[in-house]
Amino acid sequence: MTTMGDVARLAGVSASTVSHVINGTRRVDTGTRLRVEAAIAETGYRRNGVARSLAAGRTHTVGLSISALTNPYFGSLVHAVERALSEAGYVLIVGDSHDDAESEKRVTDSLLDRQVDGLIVAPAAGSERTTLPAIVRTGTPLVLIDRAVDIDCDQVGPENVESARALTEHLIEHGHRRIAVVRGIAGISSTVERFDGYVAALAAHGIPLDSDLVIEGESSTDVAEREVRAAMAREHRPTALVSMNNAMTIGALKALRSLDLSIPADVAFACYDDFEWSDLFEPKLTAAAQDVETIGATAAQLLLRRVGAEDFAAQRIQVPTTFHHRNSCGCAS
Amino acid sequence: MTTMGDVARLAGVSASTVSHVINGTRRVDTGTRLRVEAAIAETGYRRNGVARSLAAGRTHTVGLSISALTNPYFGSLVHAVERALSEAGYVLIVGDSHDDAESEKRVTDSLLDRQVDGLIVAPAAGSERTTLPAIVRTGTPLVLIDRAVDIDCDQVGPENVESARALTEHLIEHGHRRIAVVRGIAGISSTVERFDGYVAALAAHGIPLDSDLVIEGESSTDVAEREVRAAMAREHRPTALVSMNNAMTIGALKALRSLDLSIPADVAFACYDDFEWSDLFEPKLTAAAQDVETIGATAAQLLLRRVGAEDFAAQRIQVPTTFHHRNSCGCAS
DNA sequence: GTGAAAGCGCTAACAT
DNA sequence: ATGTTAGCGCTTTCAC
Repeated sequence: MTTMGDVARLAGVSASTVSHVINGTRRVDTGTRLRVEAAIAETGYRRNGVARSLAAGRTHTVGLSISALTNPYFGSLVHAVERALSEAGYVLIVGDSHDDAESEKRVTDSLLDRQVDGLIVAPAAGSERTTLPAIVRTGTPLVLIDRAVDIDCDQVGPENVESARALTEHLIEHGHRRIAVVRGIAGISSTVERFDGYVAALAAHGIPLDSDLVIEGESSTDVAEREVRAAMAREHRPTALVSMNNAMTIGALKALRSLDLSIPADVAFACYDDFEWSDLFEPKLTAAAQDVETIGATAAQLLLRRVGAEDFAAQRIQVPTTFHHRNSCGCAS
Repeated sequence: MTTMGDVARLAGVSASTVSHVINGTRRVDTGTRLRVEAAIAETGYRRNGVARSLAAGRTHTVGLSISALTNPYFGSLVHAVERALSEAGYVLIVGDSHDDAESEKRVTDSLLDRQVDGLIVAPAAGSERTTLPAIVRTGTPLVLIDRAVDIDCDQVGPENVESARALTEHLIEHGHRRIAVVRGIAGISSTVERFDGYVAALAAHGIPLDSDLVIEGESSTDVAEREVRAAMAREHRPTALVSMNNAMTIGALKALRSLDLSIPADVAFACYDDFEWSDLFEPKLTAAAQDVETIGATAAQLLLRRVGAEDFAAQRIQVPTTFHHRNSCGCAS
């Protein structure tokens, strides 16, 4: 393996000079630079980022702890973050917490050990008890993504309340009064806020909240399917359904299909989270789409800003969703 | 920031001893160990992975260059790789090449600079000309994933020929003779091999290859949609369609829908690559599903093996797909 | 415009 | 069982 010293010797200069031509950190005589560049080319020298990081005290590396990489939604998020970071010359180290506080702690510890310059975390449930405080204690710049947590740091996520309210209200406007909601996993902000939106819409229209219509899908497709099937099998069943995240939607649709209920004739349907196949489905799905690209890019920017200079007030950014009026709600094509 | 020296001083031992208790690299008297551990707890010491890597000559880090993270298929792949690696105490650094040889080069260069212990690459088209040879030259362990390339290194991907043949043949068995194929992007092994499978099926049944039935989707949903629509608008249109990857399938389905053609009555349909929503679609999609988990895990294992000890013969592993007989092909429920 | 030299925080061979 | 010491390959003051 060839080092900077080898290059220096070959070019007849000091290692210091080689370092400066590589990094452009000070004026170097053109002739000298050329000799150094020639030596680099000849030796096939490649700088050692680890040594560089140790000496410079920065790694140009950002860690991302994601709660479930198998969720296509998070795939796009990682993509957006990665793009913004790489444009700024940073690389991304990812860890998957499997939505479990304990493995999340392991993931972020390992990231911190590796001296990441900053951390982006999609918090798992329970994260605020151990993981997050531990990170804050290290002083490493931190941005939370996707889910809000009651802690003082930058946070970026989708708008929830108003979006869920709009979905629900849209169903109400179609004349529905018995609207069931399929909630995601308990204990996280998005579930709570989206449910709040649902409740607000009912309240605004004088419809009492009926606990029989609140379906706990626990953010598992299978659970959602089972519970929706149960709810739809009961007498006096709901005439409409709002699903609060993509896993819930898949579960709900499976249930409706297995019951041979047609959408929107038997039950109208609207969902939070959009799919690539939303207008392939029959009927096309009415959905509130998150702007994942913006969420990811914003998180990266917030973080980078903090990595550069310290101390801003923490920001909470809610990225608006886009309401796609399609047909599952009962609207005509 | 507290270093090992600080801990050592506090515990009244040498840095060397601290290192050994942390890494368990040699016997340490219980009393001493306890004092060191207390000092670690008291100072909140956290080891510096960068310094550690520099001194030890290994980073316990693996780089992954993926061609398009937005593709849900790759999201699962990253997930599988990440899991296998983290179980072995490695972390994953991801870069997205956007399926472009040039940015792939940048990504892998940056990974190599960071002294990754190994590299997993889902090669972009053209990768074999620049990127791959450059990696091989460094001697860094390398595993190719997803697509095969004519180069001597470990490779893991899905089985293509036989799977595509089976899909096509299944359509033939349903009585179809005019079967169109929607191909992915040119110049990569999976496109070639899957097409070979299609051709083989036709040949085996004495059906001549008709170039009018070969649709170039270029791995872009939009292109696929446009081209399929054009093909279906022509007179004497195909009675069946095989789609060769998930993006092609979405494009093809959009085209059929916009033409108001019903599946399988007007055209029978089968696709390579499965979806989470395959049996939500009406009719349920007949598909050959890749075993992404196995592909990812295998790649990680192959790499780790090579990181440990050197020099095995390169292996090429093809992971079989699973044929899901559903209804879009014309089979009954 | 260039070089010498002092670390960055750790590991590991060598002593004791 | 523990300490000493010499690096790992680079950045960066400081001096010329």
